[in-house]
Amino acid sequence: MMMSPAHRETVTRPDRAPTIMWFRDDLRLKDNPALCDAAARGPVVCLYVHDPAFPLGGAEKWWLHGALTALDHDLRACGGRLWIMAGDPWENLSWLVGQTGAGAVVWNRRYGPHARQADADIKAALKARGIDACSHSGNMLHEPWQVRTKQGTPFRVFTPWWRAVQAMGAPLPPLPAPVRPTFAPVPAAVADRLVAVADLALLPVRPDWAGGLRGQWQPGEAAAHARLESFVAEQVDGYATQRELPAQPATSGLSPYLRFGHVSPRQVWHAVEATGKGDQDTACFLSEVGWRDFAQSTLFDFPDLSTANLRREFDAMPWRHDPAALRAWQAGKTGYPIIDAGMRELWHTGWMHNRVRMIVASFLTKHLLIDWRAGAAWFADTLVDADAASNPFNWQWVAGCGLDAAPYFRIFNPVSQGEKFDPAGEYVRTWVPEIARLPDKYIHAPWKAGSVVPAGYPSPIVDLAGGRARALAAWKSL
DNA sequence: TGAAATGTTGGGGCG
DNA sequence: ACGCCCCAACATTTC
Repeated sequence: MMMSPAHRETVTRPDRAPTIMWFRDDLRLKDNPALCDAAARGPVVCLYVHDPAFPLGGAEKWWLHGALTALDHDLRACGGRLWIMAGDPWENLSWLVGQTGAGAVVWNRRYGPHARQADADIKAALKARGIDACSHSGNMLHEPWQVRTKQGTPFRVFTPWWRAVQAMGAPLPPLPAPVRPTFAPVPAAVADRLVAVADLALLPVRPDWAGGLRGQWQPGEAAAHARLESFVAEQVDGYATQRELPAQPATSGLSPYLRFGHVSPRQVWHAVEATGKGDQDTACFLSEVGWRDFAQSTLFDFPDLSTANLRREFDAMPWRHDPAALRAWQAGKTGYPIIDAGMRELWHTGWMHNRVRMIVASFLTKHLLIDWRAGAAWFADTLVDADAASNPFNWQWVAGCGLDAAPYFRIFNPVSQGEKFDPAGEYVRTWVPEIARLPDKYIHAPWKAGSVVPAGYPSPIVDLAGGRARALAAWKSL
């Protein structure tokens, strides 16, 4: 008796050529268009390639260890596993295609110049070998080329770009995780070449500085959704006003989960919309998600975002070479409490409140007149949410050399910013305990307290008025 | 998604 | 009663 086509499809599935799902910055099972594509084609190989051409910061490495562990765990829960390899992606992929007889490789797109070039080369090389290669949209609300001005050019200013995005209506609804996917077996020759997460040596040893990160973060898709759901249920009310206060747990904390793709921006968008609130708080939060997409789009359209001033007149900025000042900033020993609190929060937890990021970035690029790229490099090494687009984009925004940037002369005064956004000194006292006993009136300006200032807390490394005047003079010279 | 300098106004103390 | 000064409070301009 002949089997029906549908029945034959079902029983022959495991014999079909597998599809390689190449995970990169999309370490999730839900709302993963490439993974859904792979699962719909037949047996799946879930692959991660640790690629030395994309060096990670220390905090990112720590996160990635947990992220890969979680993804492998989630895959094993549905009968699969994560195949981890190290080295050049094309070398590994081409070898793996040969070993598994894979008929296709699929992935979700990246938007940085190096990543796009690598992906385009691999796609061409696969197709030249008769292997199907398919890229998907999984990491943005809309692809960069879908949001254009009437002239078809990239937007250069956030607000009209965001209006255009909103006029497009809802982004695609999130996909569920693949239902009962089949997984390709691991050939013996491949098993010998796969590595364990631990073999990637992502965790710090001697010293193990990651205690603060472990205390604060749980990488992985499950933790991402737990955080998203509790934020939407309990914290989004009041977000518009409370988010500016670093002592309040008012922000979403989703940035590293978005960075590694444990959750997609489209999932975030729909989770917020599903509340039906549509008020100022949800609009404010969604616009922050919008800034993330705008940074990705800017990187797509201006590929040298991370290395070159988008406003080229800043090429003549007389940045100072001052390693001692840079080290003091990095270590949180500038003598300005709000700066030092932020830099220590960063070092300890791999994260810093956004308001404080702006203040410390303004201080570095203006009062210290140090190149924003030095600040971006430090953030890239220490942030768990370090993002190839958002990090340089935000530095250029603060430094004034971005497209839609804050004007250079907008110089944050770390004392008045501290008094405005941490009025009771709660944030400073958490991260700069040696001055915790100072009264509120001196908590943001300890040098005014005279002999009461605890020994060991540094005097200000730069005079605010003098640093400000120097920055303005440098900017006027452009 | 500033800060500081400068300008203006108006109430109150005081000769 | 009046003018004058002082200065806080607010507004505008400049960087």
